[in-house]
Amino acid sequence: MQAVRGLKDVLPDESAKWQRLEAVCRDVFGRYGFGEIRTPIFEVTGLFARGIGEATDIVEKEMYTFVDRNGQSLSLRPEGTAGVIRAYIQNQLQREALTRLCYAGPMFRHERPQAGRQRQFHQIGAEVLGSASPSVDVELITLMADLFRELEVTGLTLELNSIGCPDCRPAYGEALVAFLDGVLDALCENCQRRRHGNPLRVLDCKVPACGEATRLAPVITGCLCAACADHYRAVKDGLAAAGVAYRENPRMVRGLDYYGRTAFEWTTTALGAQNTVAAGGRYDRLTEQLGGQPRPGIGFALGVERVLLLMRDVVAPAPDLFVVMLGDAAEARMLPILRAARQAGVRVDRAFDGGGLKAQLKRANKSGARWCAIVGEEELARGVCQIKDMAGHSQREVALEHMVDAVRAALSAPRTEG
RNA sequence: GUGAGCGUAGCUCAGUCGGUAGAGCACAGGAUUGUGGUUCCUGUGGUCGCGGGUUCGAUCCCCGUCGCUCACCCCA
Repeated sequence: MQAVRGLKDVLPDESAKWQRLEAVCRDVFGRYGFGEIRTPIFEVTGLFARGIGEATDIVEKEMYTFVDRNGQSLSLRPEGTAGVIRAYIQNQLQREALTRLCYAGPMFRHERPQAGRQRQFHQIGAEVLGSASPSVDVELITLMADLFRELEVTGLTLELNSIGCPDCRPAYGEALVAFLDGVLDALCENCQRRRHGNPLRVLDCKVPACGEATRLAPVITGCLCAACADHYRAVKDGLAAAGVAYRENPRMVRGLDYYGRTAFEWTTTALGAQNTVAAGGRYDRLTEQLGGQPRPGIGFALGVERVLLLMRDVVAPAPDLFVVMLGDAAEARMLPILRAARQAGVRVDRAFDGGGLKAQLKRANKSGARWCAIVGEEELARGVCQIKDMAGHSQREVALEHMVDAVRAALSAPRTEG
């Protein structure tokens, strides 16, 4: 038996890193006033079709869709926003002027696994609903910058764009298609096909010839309506004021249909073909599309596995104390003390399968514990234990009833040099 | 979904021009009786991914399959 293709186990050695990422996110989200929302891992299929877009690859061929026992089509969530918005509407959260929600959890897409790409992957994301102010965009992007700063993830580029609104995008689309028709022969096969289905994608094609051919193509930011242009200007000014560096990328395209106006992407060159670490954008029409009252919104998601690849390793904490017990009588005497130590917050480990002093000390050494307590027959008879500094070799005798306090005191003392 | 490369001990890998395999690390035990880490010795551990074919004989060649990796595609 083995795990399903594209799904991975996270083992204890790695989960320390996961926990650090999650802890930093929790902390930063809290400082920015976000509350966590936990939505189900699957939803009615139609929710994603309506939210993400019928014609997107995600909905067309990447969802894990199944029919449940009463004939309803359900899908494992391929992204987080649709479910969050559904919950926002269903629970009447739009009564509040502004709602800030964050979430974390697994997402599912049936893609070919690759570096930084799995079939079950994890996202941590956030949504702000109820305000169309560009200041919200600025604050959300600033939050992300702080997140990466605290995670010590460097080398990222923030790419920024405005992809317009239903008022200005159609005109741009026409202008672009007209241009593409003029250079059609110079485009790769893929792009000739894309010219019809998804002309925007032609602009970020990786084939050099296509880049060359579309060098002079019209860009969206040149065709924005006044309102969108003002919004974009305000976002850029705000980011500059907040001290967040960005690079304008008028060719950036978002994959999901619901985005409009502000779009952004944090990219890296360290992850092979999967260069997007986090991305998001504004979606002012999504609540309506999903049957709720109109409320502007903006959100982002970061790919947990991708961020993890960029973080330095985190080592799981070793035990504070390893207790070596020789014989059943010693163990019986020590059990309440072990428990008391743990209740007092000390990380305690021990050997379970006996062995002599040497064997147990080997385990103590391997556990990485800083302190070791030895209780053999002699100590037991006198009601004491030897407390040994595993790095410094020194050892001293302590009465059993004072052991927990002695260990706690030792733990807060400066480390001796080995 | 398409293409390429790769699957040998828990891990990293070597190897056999076809005669059923080895190293390092890890793990276990030992080097005078109750003191770990370094060193030395010994030991456990592999249906050579799985299935089929060719062959006297396959881990090695061929086909299929599963998995991994990378790229395309797509995206976080």
